[in-house]
Amino acid sequence: MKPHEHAFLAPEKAEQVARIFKALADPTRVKILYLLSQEECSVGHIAEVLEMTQSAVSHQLSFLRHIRLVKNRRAGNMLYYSCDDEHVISLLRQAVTHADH
Amino acid sequence: MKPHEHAFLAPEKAEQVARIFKALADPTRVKILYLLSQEECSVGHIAEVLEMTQSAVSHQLSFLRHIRLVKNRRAGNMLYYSCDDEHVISLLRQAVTHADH
DNA sequence: TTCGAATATGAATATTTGTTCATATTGTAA
DNA sequence: TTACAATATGAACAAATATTCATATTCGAA
Repeated sequence: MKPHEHAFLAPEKAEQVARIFKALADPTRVKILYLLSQEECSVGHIAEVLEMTQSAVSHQLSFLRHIRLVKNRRAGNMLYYSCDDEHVISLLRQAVTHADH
Repeated sequence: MKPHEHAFLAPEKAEQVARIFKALADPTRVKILYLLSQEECSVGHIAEVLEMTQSAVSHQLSFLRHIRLVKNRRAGNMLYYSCDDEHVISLLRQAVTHADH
C-alpha cells in the first residue's frame, strides 16, 4: 500500500489533537479538572484540597483558562473556577473509568 | 464545603490518567497512532508516510510499546506495528472529531 | 558465513514544562 | 485612604521530553 493511499492526519490537525491531550497530560491538571468537574471552586480551595501552593494552582488555572477549558466568576475577593469544555471532561471521565486496566 | 467532603482523585489515580493522556500529547505519536488505527504498518512505512527519520519513529514506537498501546509482529526483516488498546484509540478518535471546535 | 536491509538503542542536545519565590494586582472593609 | 485577603504574574531553575547521530542488533539471501 502506498503512502498516498491512506488517510493520515494533517500536521495542524495532529497538533490540535495533541494540544487537547497535553492539557490532560499532567497529574496536577487532571486533579484540578476532576475537582472542577464536580463543583465550582475558588483558587484557594483548590490549593487546600490538592495540597499545592496558591501560585502553582494559579499558574495551572491560567494555562487551562487560556485554552478555554475552564472559566471563572468573580465573587468579591475571590474567583470561582469551573469547567468550560464538556467534551474534554468527557474524555477525562472515560480515562478515569478505564485507568485501572 | 470542606476538603474531605468531595471526591478528588487519589494521587496514583491522577498519575495513571495523566500517563494515558501523555501518550497522546505529542503530534508525532498522534499521527502514528492514527495511522495504526487504520492499518498495520511497518516502521519504514510509518517513517515514509509521516516524513520522519527511522530512528525517531522507532523511539516513539518503543515508547508506545512499553505502555502497551501498540504491539508488533515480525515478518521476515520487518516489524509490523498495530494498535493494542482500543480504548485509547477511542479517545483519539473522539478528539480528532472534536478538534475543529 | 558474509552482506545488506530493517529496526533498535544509547548518548547528546535543545526545547518544553511545572514549580517556587518574590512581587504585583484587585477587591473589601475599616 | 490604609490595611488586608485573594489571586495573578514574571523570572529562575530543575526535570522531562523529542529528535538527531552514530552504532548495534536481527533476519534473510546469497
